[in-house]
Amino acid sequence: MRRKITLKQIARELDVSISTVSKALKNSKEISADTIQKVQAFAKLYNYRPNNIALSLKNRKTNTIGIIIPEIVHHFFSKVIRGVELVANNRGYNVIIGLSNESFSKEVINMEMLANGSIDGFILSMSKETLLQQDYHHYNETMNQGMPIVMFDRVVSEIKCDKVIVDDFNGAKNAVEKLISNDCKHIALITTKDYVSVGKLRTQGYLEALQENKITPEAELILKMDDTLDYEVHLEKLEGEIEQLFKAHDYIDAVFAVNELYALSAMKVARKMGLNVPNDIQVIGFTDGVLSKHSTPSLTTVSQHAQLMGERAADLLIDKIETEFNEEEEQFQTIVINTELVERDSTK
Amino acid sequence: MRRKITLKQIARELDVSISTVSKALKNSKEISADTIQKVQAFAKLYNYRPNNIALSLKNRKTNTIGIIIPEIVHHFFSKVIRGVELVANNRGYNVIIGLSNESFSKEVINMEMLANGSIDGFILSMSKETLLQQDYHHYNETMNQGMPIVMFDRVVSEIKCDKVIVDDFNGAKNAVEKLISNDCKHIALITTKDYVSVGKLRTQGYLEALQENKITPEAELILKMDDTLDYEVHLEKLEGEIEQLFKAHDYIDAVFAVNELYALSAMKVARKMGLNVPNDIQVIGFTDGVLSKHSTPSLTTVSQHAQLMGERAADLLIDKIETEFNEEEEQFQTIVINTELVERDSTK
DNA sequence: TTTTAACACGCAAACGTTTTCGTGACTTTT
DNA sequence: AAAAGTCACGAAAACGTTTGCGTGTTAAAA
Repeated sequence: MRRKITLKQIARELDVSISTVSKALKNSKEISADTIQKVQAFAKLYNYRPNNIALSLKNRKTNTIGIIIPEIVHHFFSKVIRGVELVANNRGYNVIIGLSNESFSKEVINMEMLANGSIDGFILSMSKETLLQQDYHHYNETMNQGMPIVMFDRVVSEIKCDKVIVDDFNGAKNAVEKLISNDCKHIALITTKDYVSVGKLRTQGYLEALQENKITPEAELILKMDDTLDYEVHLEKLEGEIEQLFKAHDYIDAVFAVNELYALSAMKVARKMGLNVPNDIQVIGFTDGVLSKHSTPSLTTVSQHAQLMGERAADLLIDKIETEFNEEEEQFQTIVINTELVERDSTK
Repeated sequence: MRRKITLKQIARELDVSISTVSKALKNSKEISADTIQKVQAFAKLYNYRPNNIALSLKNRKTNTIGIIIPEIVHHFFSKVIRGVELVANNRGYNVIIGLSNESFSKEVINMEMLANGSIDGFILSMSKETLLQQDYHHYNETMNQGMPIVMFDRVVSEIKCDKVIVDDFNGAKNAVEKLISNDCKHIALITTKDYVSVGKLRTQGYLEALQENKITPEAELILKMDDTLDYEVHLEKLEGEIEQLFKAHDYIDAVFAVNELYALSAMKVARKMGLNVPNDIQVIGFTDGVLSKHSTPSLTTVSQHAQLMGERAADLLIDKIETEFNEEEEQFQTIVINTELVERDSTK
């Protein structure tokens, strides 16, 4: 149960100086072949590994990136993490996670915990509460201290940093166009309130698709859910509202939903009302989730390529970390990930 | 774009020594009220925060725990992480993740990356490959260097460390008993090959329940899947085998599956064959997953309380980290989490 | 007025590295 | 034999903290 061995201990044991040990381990030609051999043998025997913390302090670089997300029990976010971790590991970085749980204060606390030297940069997606309060001071303070930030998915134009987003607008537009080309005339939209940037963009894509096809959008076919509620409550309320929508407008022949749960709920309500999916009503969701694939019928979705987003975000961040900071010439990029329509059985 | 401010800079700016600044910030009574006021005002103005890395080095303590899991895009594991993160944060720790991707070598590499000073202890679940190879040297080496380990879910008795497991045996037994009390006489089992410890235990629970109820287990009703295959391939093969099973033994009136996907596949095949769930055949799965709740019919499951497992594991680890090491009197505990049968529509 | 005590602060070591520079002991050159 | 050069190594600083101890100054006690 001995502690990890250090240079100092090797030095004492072998009766040389710390510097000699350090150099010998690096095969420095300042050191004689004899000494090198001796030191390396000893180090191997005791399984010497340089202490990361000491290295971090010396180099002022931790080789660790922090990722802050609203929730981890969520396919989208866990896929993003997987992407981040993949790239990070390949490039010699560790990943440390913080969960904001959709709360502004937890987001701030988490960022402060990590910003004090623990990491070299952030990858994050904003919590709903932050989005709602529109208080971005913590991001700017962090960046002012030289800590780079890459935001993904839930972004906001007020913050100047690198971003990775999905093409929500065109993803939605393509999905709706698909429904239109499948002869749907009355396409309902189930979306979130507008403060969620992605919901807003998807709504715009929906509208654009309709207009380009000379279909007049009907306000009554658009259901805007308040998703700040508790999950369970939310679900029941959701189904009730969808049912009302369907009953009040029985000519609805398709639904486009901005997330998985909304789409599934729509299918569930339809089934309950005796409607056949996709014959009576077609459904498309916007998600990378696993439910879509295993639902009955399986759900046609707009895939967001979550893992790819994570990979790109990690590359962007690490590039920024490793590039020499060229003064005021700071340029931020926004990478847009294309969506992909995955056709399954909920559309014709 | 200034760097984070340090004690040294404050000291220089205020023309006092570094120690004075450090003490002043801690309200040491060695320092005059004047100086304290001056220093604290300055520190606040420049938003001084002690550098974590320097603290870690000095204290030989990082206040960070490492968690290594086989896969993150998985409800069970992400829930565990959530539990770990919750407790860790409350107790002032960060969480750093490593994904083994079910590979032995990635597990080893990840552990080595973190063991060199980056963290104070590990929480981990073994990869399938490690389980298969039965090579545990990296765990023992890590523990020999004074780094505590808590294992969860997939554990193995050969390794002496703290563990958090779910009561797989009784969870399975209760589920099968439920089926029996629902008048099922011919209960099939879909499980994994025995090298996965949890699969083995669940199989034993199944057998025990049958025997206690004077039902003779039929070897032919037990399907042991090789789950080392690729996901997609696996799924198709799985469905094929289940279909064969059902066709060869049309008297099967219930299925107990050791995970979510197996249970869902069973329901899917049943539906395809025109069997009604739960009237013709009842199904129970062993999972904390999200699919169960949203499948049609919704699936009765044995819940594993994944988040609770994470919380317990984190508490166990942090307790160990923070307790003074009392020599050779090291005691390891194993916490057993009780399962819970969540009844839904796939059983009567 | 001398001794003692309190006060307010600075020095230096330590955590574990890396790296620059210096230096003593040889060896080679002239 | 003196000058120059090579070799092999060590000392020390630096990264940013914390903290025990030493010390100079002033105020109180004798």
